[in-house]
Amino acid sequence: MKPKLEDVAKLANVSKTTVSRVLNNRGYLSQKTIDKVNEAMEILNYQPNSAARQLFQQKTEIIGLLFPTVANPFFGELIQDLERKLYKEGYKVIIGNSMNDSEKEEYYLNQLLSNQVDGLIVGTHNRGIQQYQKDNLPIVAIDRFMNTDIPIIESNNYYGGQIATERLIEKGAKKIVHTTGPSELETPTHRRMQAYTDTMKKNNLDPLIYHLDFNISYEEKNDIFYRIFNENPDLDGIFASNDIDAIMLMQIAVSLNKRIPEDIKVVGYDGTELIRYLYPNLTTVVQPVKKIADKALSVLIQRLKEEKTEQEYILDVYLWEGTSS
Amino acid sequence: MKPKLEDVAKLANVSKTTVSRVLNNRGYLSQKTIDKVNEAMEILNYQPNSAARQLFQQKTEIIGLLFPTVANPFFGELIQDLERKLYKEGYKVIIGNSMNDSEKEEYYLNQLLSNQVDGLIVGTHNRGIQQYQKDNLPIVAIDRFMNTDIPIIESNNYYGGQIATERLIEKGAKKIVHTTGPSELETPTHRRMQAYTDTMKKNNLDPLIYHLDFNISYEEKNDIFYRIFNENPDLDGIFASNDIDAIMLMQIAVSLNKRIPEDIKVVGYDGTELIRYLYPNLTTVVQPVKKIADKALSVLIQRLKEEKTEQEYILDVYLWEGTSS
DNA sequence: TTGTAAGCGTTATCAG
DNA sequence: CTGATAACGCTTACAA
Repeated sequence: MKPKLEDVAKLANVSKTTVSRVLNNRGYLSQKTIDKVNEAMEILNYQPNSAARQLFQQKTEIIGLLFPTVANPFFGELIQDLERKLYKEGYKVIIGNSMNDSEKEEYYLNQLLSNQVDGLIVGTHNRGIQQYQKDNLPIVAIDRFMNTDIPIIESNNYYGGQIATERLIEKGAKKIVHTTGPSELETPTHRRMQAYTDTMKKNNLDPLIYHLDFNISYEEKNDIFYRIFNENPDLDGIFASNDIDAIMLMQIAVSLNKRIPEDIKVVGYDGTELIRYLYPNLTTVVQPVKKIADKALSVLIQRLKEEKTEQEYILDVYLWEGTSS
Repeated sequence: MKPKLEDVAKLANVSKTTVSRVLNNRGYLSQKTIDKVNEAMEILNYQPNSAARQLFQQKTEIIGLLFPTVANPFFGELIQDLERKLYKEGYKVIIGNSMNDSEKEEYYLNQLLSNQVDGLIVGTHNRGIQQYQKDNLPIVAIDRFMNTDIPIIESNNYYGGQIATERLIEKGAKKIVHTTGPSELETPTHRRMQAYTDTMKKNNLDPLIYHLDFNISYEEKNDIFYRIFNENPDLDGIFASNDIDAIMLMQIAVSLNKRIPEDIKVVGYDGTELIRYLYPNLTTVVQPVKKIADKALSVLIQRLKEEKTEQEYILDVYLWEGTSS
């Protein structure tokens, strides 16, 4: 059906080898032959079969990206940036959104590791991943703790949690709630939570933490957030583990006739470009998305070249000072 | 390096054929052989080589997704949903974010059409795509006009533009600005723009349109938006072609001490779940993201099965009535 | 400067 | 129930 090298060769009256040479600009070729072959390719609308190429070359020029979701602006911007940079380096990306579903994560891992990708950038907390790195497929982890020798790029989560909590306390909040991910998982949010707890205690305040499942709907989340206000009528501070949650909580606070920041002070986390333009008033801890992407890419490329890399890279965060606290 | 079928075969003292059979559950096999082979696979940590499989089977189980960006919530949610549904059908996705850069689009098309994908869902307005469908690779377009026989899934853009404009007029706005994409490109926003223009004229109002390039930064966009206010001090209505722009414009309006909706009424477009939770007050035209994804998928699957499909599918939109107008 | 032939790792056919 | 062999489409030694 689809034309192959051989068809081009026949039409141009040359051998497959010659066509291949033209295709890849390799070896000596007369201009006449080159033109002839190119013409034949044009006519047949020839596209090389990449499976065949991959089989021979043992590489795909594809990098797998494994993240929980693409719909959250933090991951959205990160993935966007990674894709752009990988494109510039000649790679395409295959994306798996695990939604923190470990079955799905495992499926993707198995698929992607079947020689489908030349490397992997993971932003999920998959444990099963450990068994695979033996095959020395280059892998880089973003913002996820995994006790293997996979290099990790992360922002300073403890410091982020600390400045967020301190900000609220400085501004006079006493009853401060922290919302975060599920407690069972080893995610970077744990360090933020730890920093929150430490900072609260240091200031003789009681930590109050709400754990939310990752993959609940906006609607369910909304319900839980309402409950937080109901259960804590004297609430005057919120440190949310991401900006979406922070803003949703603010919306609810406003609908309950609370004033921000007078009655309730809020700090979010992530500080994506999108949110900084949509909600410039939100005080939030800004993660350096572009730098994270840069670093992940450069480390991955080092690994692809079989160069040695560090085990951990920690990038700075800073506080975007809005008026929400 | 990596173990292959042959290595497993040797270790298990059987032929490659047998191993392949075990791998694919095909044909009659004694339990003893099955166990033996599985054990050998375990030991070697064997992963089948997908390039070889693809070469033989002539398919990849990969669908290409070609969209302008993943960082905008509309595309983010759409892509998220497509990925989830495709995963359920056994497909992986390869993503290209063209950023409306036609060179990049073409590169991706060439790559993806080299037998790298079994099908394509495009949300970019690529013209070059026309030449390819000859190879009858199944393609579905989302919300993009392309005068070929590629099936198109879109929401009712004209109606959306109409109800948005009517809303503003009903609420008393007279000097209404519409922001939209570049004028050269044939995008769905054109129909919204056309509806805006028609509706304005029908009400004896002057249309006033600002065209914005797709791939400008938030910063540049912000500057342009400020200019809109400077150039139109008597502005009292805004119909933005997406919610991000609508909200950015609202932020600026507020910073200029305009009240919303008293001084300026605003209507956005897209109505993603994210925005409806973050900015429930924004009046906006809601596109049925999930239905679009559903339809795109089912049409693509029909095409994959070589079944006939309609040429165009138009889905309903509705107005989310916030307090911004 | 061009061509022949072997091989990449898998699967299907056909024979036993 | 199991095995030898050809084929998928391409690239690269090696030969001419």
